[in-house]
Amino acid sequence: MALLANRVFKACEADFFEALGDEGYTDIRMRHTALFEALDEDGTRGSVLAERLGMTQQAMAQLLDDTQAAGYITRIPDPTDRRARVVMLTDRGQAAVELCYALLTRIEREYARLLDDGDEYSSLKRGLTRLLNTLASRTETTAPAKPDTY
Amino acid sequence: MALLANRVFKACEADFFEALGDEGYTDIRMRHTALFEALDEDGTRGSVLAERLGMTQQAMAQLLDDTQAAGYITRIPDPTDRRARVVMLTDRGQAAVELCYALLTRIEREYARLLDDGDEYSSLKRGLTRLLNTLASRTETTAPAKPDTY
DNA sequence: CCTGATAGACAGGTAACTTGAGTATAGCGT
DNA sequence: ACGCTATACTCAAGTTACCTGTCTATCAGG
Repeated sequence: MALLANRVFKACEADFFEALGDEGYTDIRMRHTALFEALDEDGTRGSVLAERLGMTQQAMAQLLDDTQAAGYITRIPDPTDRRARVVMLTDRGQAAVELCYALLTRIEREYARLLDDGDEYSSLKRGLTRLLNTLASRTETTAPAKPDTY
Repeated sequence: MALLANRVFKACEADFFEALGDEGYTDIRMRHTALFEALDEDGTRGSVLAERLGMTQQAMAQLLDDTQAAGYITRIPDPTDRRARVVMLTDRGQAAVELCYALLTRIEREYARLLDDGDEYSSLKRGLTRLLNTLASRTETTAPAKPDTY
């Protein structure tokens, strides 16, 4: 099952990159999408983002450096804590986020169409979400993962 | 959806590693499992394996080197073609394959149990398989992916 | 104000790939 | 039988997306 899920992910990833390339974005990867999804409107700290995406602060710092260099985000000093900076989307970043959503929605719709127009697809999605939530609450009883838009 | 699938994969991967570690195998990764699954009983060429797993010959050669160094496979010259070698499982490899199957089956059963004892899980699996097959046959009309045991 | 926690920076390492280029062998058309 | 192209594999180097370990600056509690 896990390998199946991985292959589906890879297939979708490939489609996504292709679509992004067609739109002229060659510097966005899946991880940027995950990052975009984790950002708050009013600025988010690197350490918070790292925790949300389940990676180390260092890996997140690298991802943020990369994303900043590409012009999608800026990091401004946190007025409430001089150690910290908060991540904000630039206009370019905002546009990219919207494009990513649009493309992923399109891909998702295509997949749903391939799978008999919807029903099976949405139950597939529900199943994955439920499985994840259950797995997450196996050990620790944290807040359940919000149903993923993508 | 893709991100969901990826998270499910990662979760399962983590469970699998943990179980393998408990059994004393610290040198097996998910890719070895995929490799094990792709092997024929009577020996398989690297190029064939690379194609089956959708990677380059070079990446497969590296994976095979690694797996051979760990003692799970041997490569013997192909008597029918002096350019080629064929990959065979060692006894240790055979044992590892069987353990992997057993552990993945156990994990799968646990997941199925978490998801209301079966029905939802198997429909999830069917959905993923169907989606993959449909995606694969979008462009080229090749043989459909066999339903994945894991 | 000292102490320990936290935010982040800097350096180096690893896994699992990739592309590019090269060698040995196979097998086909002429 | 000979040359040409395709195939099986190898070697070298680069990339992505992480990791651990160590460091400094800052914050917050007793």
